[in-house]
Amino acid sequence: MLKIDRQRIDAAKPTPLYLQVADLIRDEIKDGVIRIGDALPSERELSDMVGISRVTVRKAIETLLREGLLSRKHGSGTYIAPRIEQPAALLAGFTADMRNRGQQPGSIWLERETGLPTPEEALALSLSIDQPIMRFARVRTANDEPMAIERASVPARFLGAIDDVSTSLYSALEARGCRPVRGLQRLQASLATPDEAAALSLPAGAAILRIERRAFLADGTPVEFTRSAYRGDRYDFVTEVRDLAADKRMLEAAK
Amino acid sequence: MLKIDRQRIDAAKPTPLYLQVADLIRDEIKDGVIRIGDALPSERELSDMVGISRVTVRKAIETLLREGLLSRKHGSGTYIAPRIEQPAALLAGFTADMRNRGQQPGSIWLERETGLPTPEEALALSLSIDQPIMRFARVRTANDEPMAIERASVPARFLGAIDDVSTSLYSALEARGCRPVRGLQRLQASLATPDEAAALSLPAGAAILRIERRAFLADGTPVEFTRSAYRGDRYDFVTEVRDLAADKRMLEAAK
DNA sequence: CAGTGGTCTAGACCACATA
DNA sequence: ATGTGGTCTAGACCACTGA
Repeated sequence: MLKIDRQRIDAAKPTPLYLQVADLIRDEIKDGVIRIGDALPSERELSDMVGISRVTVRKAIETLLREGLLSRKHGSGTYIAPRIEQPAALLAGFTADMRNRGQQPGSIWLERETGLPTPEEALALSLSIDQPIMRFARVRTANDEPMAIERASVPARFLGAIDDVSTSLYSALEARGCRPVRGLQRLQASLATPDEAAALSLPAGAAILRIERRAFLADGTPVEFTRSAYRGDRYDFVTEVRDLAADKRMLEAAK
Repeated sequence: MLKIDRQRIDAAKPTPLYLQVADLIRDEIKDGVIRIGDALPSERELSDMVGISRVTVRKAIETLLREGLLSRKHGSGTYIAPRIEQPAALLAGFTADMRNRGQQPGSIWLERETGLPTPEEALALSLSIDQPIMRFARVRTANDEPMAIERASVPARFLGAIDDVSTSLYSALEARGCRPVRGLQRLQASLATPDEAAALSLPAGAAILRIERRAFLADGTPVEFTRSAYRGDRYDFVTEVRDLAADKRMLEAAK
């Protein structure tokens, strides 16, 4: 049974009442006081318990609905939503991605060099043109079959010697404490160029999934800019999408 | 200046007042009666014009805010969608997605029917084969150019009449309180079939981005199963990815 | 300052679920 | 029949914006 600490509700605080109520309920859920599938007390009950109008209680509940924590059934009640499986879109390099799919990752090196950034790289990585970067171009294989062409650019200061990167770029970054925590990816369908077709053992004009990724440290510094061309017939990309709210709330709570 | 047709508001209709008001405002925006950057009449004015309480007018406006059509500025006013942000992977239908990209969404109907689920649909939507579903097949356009072919299947019980779905499936679902909060998408690059090429004004063998989506209510019930074929030359898909450890850290910080 | 959105209340009626 | 969520109202006060 849920027990709301009425003391924690304070109309004098600048935080709106409905958010205070939402926070209380969220905590009860997080601490396991009420479990998945359980019904919340009815809106009128909550309203009495907390000494707050039903309209306001409803607004609190609506906040949690949008976060996916609760679900309502007209005429029946309000319930704790089942826990959501998450591992959809993780920030993982090719190596970890293939292992997750039960395949054996590998590489064939095309290029490995240090140099100055192109304008595109400078823009993507927020660098000035005199800060050196390292470039890594490989054909990536899964179970020894070519799967993708990957061209990664990383500011040199995030890596030691250039041959620290043997198979996994992310392992090398992690070893230096520079593993990115967040990434933005852009996906696009296109056709294989003759060079790509040859490298991937595909006929000319085959379908290619292009993925462009920028990855960042927790403080927002760009660490990696990678353009990949995946075989359309062998690779699919799975992602989870949510109706906003949860992220916004977390940012508010964090500040 | 916006002029609300008070006649079109009818408390006797089964549609809630706040949705009727939202529809009116949405139409005024669509028809260009009020333009980007213009201020909406104040909530109190609207309330008087339409003869409806301010609370209800606010609820209508909140609906449009979530669709990204309006933006509010405390102390100043409510304005027509001044700018488009593209927060990474939101759960949005085609209509909202295109609006976010600053394009005008449209549809050409191919099919609209009620029927029994195929085995694939039954599996994707967790249905038994005797529960009717509705199917919606459309060519989706952006600024009147074909952008994608979309085939959506929704269990009939989540919708009323089949022609409740005029332009936006998600609006129709929201009106019935069945808007999904979470979705799983699978993306794959492939080539256009002759039929697809014709429907999308593409040459045969052009690049196609296939997106398959299942969307769920907060309690995990599947609501929508959609397969789309997007023009590879016109559409890209942007998504944000996070490291798991980073998520955990945010949860710690939040409590 | 006047006008705007932001929050809150107490009470009402309806539609739906469950027993 | 009872209890639940869904909608709606009229009026109030606060916080912010902008002239």
